Amino acid sequence: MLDRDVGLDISARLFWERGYEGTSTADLTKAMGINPPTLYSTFGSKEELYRQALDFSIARENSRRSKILQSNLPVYEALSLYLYDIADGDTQPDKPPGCMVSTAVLQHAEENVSVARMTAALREASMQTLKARFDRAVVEGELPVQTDTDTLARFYGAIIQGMSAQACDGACNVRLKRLIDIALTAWPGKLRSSTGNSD
Amino acid sequence: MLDRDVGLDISARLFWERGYEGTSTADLTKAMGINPPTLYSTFGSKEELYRQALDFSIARENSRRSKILQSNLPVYEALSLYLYDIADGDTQPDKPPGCMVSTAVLQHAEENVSVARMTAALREASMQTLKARFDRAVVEGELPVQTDTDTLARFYGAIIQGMSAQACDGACNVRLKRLIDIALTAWPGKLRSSTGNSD
DNA sequence: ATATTTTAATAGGGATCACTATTTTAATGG
DNA sequence: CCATTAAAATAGTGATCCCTATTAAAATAT
Repeated sequence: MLDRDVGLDISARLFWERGYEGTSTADLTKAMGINPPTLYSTFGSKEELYRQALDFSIARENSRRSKILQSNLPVYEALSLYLYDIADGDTQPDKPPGCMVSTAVLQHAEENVSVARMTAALREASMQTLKARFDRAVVEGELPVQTDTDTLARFYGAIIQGMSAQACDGACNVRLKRLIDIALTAWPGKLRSSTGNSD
Repeated sequence: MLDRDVGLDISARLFWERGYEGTSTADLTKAMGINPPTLYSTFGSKEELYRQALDFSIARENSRRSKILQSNLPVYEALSLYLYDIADGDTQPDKPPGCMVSTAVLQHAEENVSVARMTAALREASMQTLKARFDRAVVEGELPVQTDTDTLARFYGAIIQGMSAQACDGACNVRLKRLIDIALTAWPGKLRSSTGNSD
């Protein structure tokens, strides 16, 4: 018999490493140690399984990250910790590199439009979460009222996506964090040294 | 008969939109108006065709972009124009969104490792080009000698990758350029307004 | 015009794709 | 112990994957 959460965990890992189109149902059933009919009776279809595996994984990470973001830390501190946590997630030694959502299903066959739309919606949601935190910072006087919080969120969203891509290409933890340190110097009103060197 | 360059252009466009794994040889032969044996006699294999289509496309864009970068404009100006040019490339109305290289083959099936490695090498090369320009800026006194040019290049590389991802998700030209404007405020020694709003 | 070479099209090979109908096994109930 | 239900495995669906052997057409040569 198959424990549902164990199956989702195994599936998520496969999808994470190989992408939606790069993972076959044969890969999935083999890794879960089940037969094809069990996959379909338990999860519905490959697309449904992907959806559930993403939800499952996001739920696990989200509690810690949203705790960081929704804490009453100063917004700049919260953002820093948030980004560092993502850099750590991109480079876990026992997990596939990169982020499961940030750089998933960007290019895709016509038949997988719905899967692409779903992952895009997840990315948009996470940027809206970031924007909401920045809006709160405006309300609380931590950011100037005229701040373009939407663009600011999309800027750090781009950093998150870039980190995921570079992690996929083999970048290590400290390299990503050096990159974050530069991105943080773009924070509105931040004074910076003239070097750009974090050492 | 098939003109080689026309075939590469058509292939590049398909790979660009659907990715390597999302594009089948049947898609390619149909779009080029040829039969399968012609594809293999002309290009060798699907992987070889992808390689050649990438080279073909890169060669076309590279002359303009490397001209911007290697000009004797101040490095900050050159970088700005370079990034804007990429934003334009990510959002051409008659072309697929995003960049053909920046966010390609990040996740992949085991059997496509070599394709992934090739695209990763192209990304690394373009970041090295950026780093080389920054190193020149250090030599010419435009950047402090202690500048971490490698991280700076990878930071703007991340911006380029993030822009490509967001373009794939439907972001328009001006949205990407607003994002660039924030990224440019991270330039070493740059003073910024306290707003983050480019209007 | 016939023979030869070159080029293109058809047809198909072996494997794998996502997914199921059917059978077999196992568990439960009387 | 047998009948019935529930679970799991086998086997196989048609479609599509990348790629080629073979046949048909066209171009060149004698």
